[in-house]
Amino acid sequence: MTRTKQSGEPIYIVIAESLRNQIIDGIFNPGDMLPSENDLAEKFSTTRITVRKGLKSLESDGYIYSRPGKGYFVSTPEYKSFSIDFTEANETSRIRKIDLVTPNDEVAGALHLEADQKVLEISRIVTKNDLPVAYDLKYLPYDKGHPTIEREIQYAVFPEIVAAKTTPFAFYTTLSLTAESAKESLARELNCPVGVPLLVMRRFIISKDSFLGYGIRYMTGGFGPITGKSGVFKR
Amino acid sequence: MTRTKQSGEPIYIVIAESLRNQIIDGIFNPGDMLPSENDLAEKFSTTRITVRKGLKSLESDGYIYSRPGKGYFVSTPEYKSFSIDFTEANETSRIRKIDLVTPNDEVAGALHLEADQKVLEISRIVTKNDLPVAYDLKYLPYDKGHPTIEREIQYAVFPEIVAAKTTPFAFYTTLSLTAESAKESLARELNCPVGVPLLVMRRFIISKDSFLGYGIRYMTGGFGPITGKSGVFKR
DNA sequence: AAGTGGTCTAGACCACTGA
DNA sequence: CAGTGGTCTAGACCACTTG
Repeated sequence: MTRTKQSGEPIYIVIAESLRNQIIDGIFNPGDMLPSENDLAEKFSTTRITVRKGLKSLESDGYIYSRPGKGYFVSTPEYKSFSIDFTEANETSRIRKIDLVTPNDEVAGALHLEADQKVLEISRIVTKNDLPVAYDLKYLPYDKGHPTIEREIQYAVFPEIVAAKTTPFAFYTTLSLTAESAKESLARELNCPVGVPLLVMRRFIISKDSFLGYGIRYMTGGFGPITGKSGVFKR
Repeated sequence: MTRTKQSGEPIYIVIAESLRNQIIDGIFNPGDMLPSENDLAEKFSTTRITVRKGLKSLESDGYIYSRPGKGYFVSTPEYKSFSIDFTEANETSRIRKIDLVTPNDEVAGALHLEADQKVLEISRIVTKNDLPVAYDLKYLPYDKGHPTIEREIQYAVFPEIVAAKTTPFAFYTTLSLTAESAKESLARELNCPVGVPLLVMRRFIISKDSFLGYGIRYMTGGFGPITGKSGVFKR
């Protein structure tokens, strides 16, 4: 008795596209209620479950939301969330130094360290076209029980370094961006004039119960901008 | 005959949490195949559809992916995607000037304008504790057919300004961040020394077929950092 | 051929919202 | 109260991957 829907697009996608287009074209506007699941099931000659699949895909894309007992409504889009991609994976860089150091206040605070605890400092110069474009510092709490293997460090990029100490889904990272001017020591490393404006990125690697890593990166104009994209849009 | 599952958590969430915990604890690792839908249905005394709901929620959270004909696999997490929140909605600011101007090359290029087309320039000073912390410039193509209402402009924030010209789901925005030093004209507006490093944010508002707006914002250290968060983590 | 995920049907009961 | 979305059952056929 099954109505074998065999043509190209799955019904639930047809439903989702139909509604999405009506939202983009302004036929349904933010706050408007959509037809109920039962109405849509009848209109598209299918069942509630298939209709729901379509609605849920629109919901997860941010176009609509549902209120139990009431219905589905068009979202008021938020333009405040941007997603930016940043990875060290495809960079060329060279290790400048690896050292066990006593952390300064910034690093000690970032990693929530005890008073006399030491940290591993990894400094690197990132290059583009053989010119230095970023100076990168990473700090890892020095753990006597699990001494870090320097071979690994040389080839790993940031989050992956600490992933070895835990499972890969047990931590997250944060990022903060500021503009600062190049101090003399930085200018020397980056081969640029003192006072040049640098884009500074600070990153934390955090697991449920501890601070696994802290990174500071100073980027010259040659590094290029950090770019992102916002929001709800048909890709 | 229905086995009335009436206790608190829905079965599909129990299934998802169970698998998620096994992934976080490293019992299942990236690349590992999970039990099949049928196996899980049997193990949790439910049906494939309920199992699928749980698996799909893990999939949309980035923990796993599915390959038709093969099975479900634990993802290799990506740490390169950060989400940052940025909105002008809660800022205090004052309009500095609104003008119809001939765009310079940067603006004309950003908005893909014809040679002699004019743009509306809105400049604003953002303040914190009565001190200027950002200088904000917005450019909107001047459209003779739909002259912009200045009253609206004074109170709207960026994406919402152009939303009036189209439907709210028909456009997206991009963002780019750099560090630049304060030129003299900027230093005057921001009441800061010439040469101070500024965080510069450029934004584009883009619809399917046209460029609706361009914004440049120069932020002093007083504005604070731009912050973000990455990745897959149990919220 | 056997197993997998992807889609779909035709029902069901529940908790919730609003008139 | 009737209508809504949330959850769930017990089947089905399909295309795909692997042996």
